[in-house]
Amino acid sequence: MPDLSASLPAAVTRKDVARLAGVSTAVVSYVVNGGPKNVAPATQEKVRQAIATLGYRPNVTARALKMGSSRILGMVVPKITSPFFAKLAQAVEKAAEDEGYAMLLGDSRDSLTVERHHLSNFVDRQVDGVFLCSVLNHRPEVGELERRGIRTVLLNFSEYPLEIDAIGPEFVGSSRRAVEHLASHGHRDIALVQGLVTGNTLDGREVGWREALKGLGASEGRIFRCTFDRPGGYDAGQRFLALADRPTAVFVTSDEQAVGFLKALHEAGLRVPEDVAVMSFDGSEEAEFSWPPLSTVRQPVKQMAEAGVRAIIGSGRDEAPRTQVFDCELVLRASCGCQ
Amino acid sequence: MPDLSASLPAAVTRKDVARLAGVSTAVVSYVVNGGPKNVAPATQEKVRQAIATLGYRPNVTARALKMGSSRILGMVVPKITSPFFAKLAQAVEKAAEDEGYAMLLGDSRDSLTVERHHLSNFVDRQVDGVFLCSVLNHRPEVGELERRGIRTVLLNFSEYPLEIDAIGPEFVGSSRRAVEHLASHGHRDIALVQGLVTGNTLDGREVGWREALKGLGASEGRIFRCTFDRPGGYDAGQRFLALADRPTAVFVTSDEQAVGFLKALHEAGLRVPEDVAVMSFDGSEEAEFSWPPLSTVRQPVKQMAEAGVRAIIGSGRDEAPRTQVFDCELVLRASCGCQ
DNA sequence: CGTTCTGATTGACTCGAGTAGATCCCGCTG
DNA sequence: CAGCGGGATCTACTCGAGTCAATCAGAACG
Repeated sequence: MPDLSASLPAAVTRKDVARLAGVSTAVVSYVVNGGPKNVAPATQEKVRQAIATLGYRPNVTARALKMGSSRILGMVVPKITSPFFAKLAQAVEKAAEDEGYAMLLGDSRDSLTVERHHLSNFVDRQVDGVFLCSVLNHRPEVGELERRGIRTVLLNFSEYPLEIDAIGPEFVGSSRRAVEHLASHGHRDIALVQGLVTGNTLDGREVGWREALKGLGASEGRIFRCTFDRPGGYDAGQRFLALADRPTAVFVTSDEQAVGFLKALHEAGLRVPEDVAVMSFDGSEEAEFSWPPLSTVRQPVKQMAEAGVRAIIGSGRDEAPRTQVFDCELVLRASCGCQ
Repeated sequence: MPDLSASLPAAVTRKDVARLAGVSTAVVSYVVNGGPKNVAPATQEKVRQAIATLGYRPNVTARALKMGSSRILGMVVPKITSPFFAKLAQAVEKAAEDEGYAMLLGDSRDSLTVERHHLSNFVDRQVDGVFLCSVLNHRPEVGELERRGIRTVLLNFSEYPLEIDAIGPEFVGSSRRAVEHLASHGHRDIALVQGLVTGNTLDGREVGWREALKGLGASEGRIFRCTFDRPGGYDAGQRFLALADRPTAVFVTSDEQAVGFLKALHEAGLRVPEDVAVMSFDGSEEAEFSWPPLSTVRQPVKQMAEAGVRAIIGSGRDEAPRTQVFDCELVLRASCGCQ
């Protein structure tokens, strides 16, 4: 049927519906929200009819003002172009959507200043909760959020318990298992390509790698520190190649970095896994389609996102924040020597 | 200095500020917004002081209700995990942020139903504008948005002028140049890996490819249709490999697909570019770090995002919508035979 | 037939900020 | 000194929806 409504922003309000249905505005609300008072079936029908003919849609802004809840969640990521954070953002958005929430995305572009800006902006916009993937790997500054009573969940963090909710993979143990797997292929000199973390704590992946080496009785491994992205991994690869006595295997703290690292190896004509075996962390699609396909530690992104949404919208105001740690799965492909 | 404010959501309102400053609420508004009426310098100072001591932040929701503008833009992408859309989303978010707007992200996960859901949701949330990367490649259903006066910009679309704003790369000419470049390396049998488009129009990349082949007087090329992602490209690669008389070069409609295609070639032991030369479209970081590095058509993402924001917030209500087409740049790397 | 009870409905106030229109105060002019 | 102009300020209404207290209509009962 042809659309006959006006071309200007036709603002159909509760009042219009009430008038057409011949009831008061309160009744319209009761029908729309199914409460808090009952409405006689016949009246309900009249109201529904009016809503349908007018094409009434409640004004979410007005509701938000009245209820003090915007039904919007905010998410801050260091870089949405990182395959892992993209996957995480997708999962969070889906989980939020399933609960009727929309998601504001803030990309901090690896800058703490921008991260702070986004958080402060989210406060102003009265989001109901925030997912924070901080550029810091220690407790970020979320005082303002807490003060306003905005439930905040730290994602990709699980190092130690904090006074706020945190969700992350089991960094230490998963990394240890990854390194041990490399060792199972006969490697003893296993290096670490470690992303730079701006914080005073040790990254769990580094801890796991150390533990594994110690457990193997292997010599102390070498570390290549670089940024958490493809160019960083490439740069680490260059430094790796410059070594006279190269390690035979490498554990890389993210798929992205591993892809850059692989590029450096390819350029030098080294074969993977024959000359250098590689394992990485995250489990993004990127790892599956690199060459050779990367063995990696897969984070249960979907579960983490759902747990995050639950922590924000499903928990009472006074419920104590907690840190939830998720087990990861070793995905074995060609780069470590499997297959 | 220590924070002494209450731990409960301290809702400091305009009223509190007015009381402390000893003025009316209207004056507070005038000071905060710099108008529409003047306030005596001395009074301004008092108000500013009160705002500072109370830590007052205007309630954006209330303002949105009154003004009918949320200062939020919505963006819908088919898949945020696609490197190209991630880059685009990042650029749009940045451009929006620079203008004081926040961005709601909706991931439609390649589903038209979900896309519609997001759009309808954005309408309810009274966003001030929408960026739409539709899963359709023809005019999507944005009637509702238009009816509510929400300015909408179609991104990644430039095939033909529409009654709504559209922004996209110069698909046809850029693709023609890419294919001609492959030809310049001596190739005559150049295949196309074409993403599936749900619409009745021809994809500009396909048109450009055809034009180039015709211009070269080459025989009609072969087409491998597949989904617009890595697995799709891989699948196309499998079909390509099954051919008895394989083309010597391939033009792929996205970096993502090209990465999947490369994987198939690698598995079969074919060398790139010696056995098969490859060029793709988009210009994401993914292309730079694949092996071999992919020659690609780089879209000017930043400029397109900025133009998009301008189209939404900088244009008058009655300004006629227009299609803006952006020139792309050929980035030549190893996969085509350069270097 | 009057009273009481109960469920349906309504009027009116609220959320917090924008702003028009009314008011106030001061200094200047005739 | 009355009258006027004009800037500063305040009062009060508005945006659209949620919901409580009050009201109303009708049924049930004595």
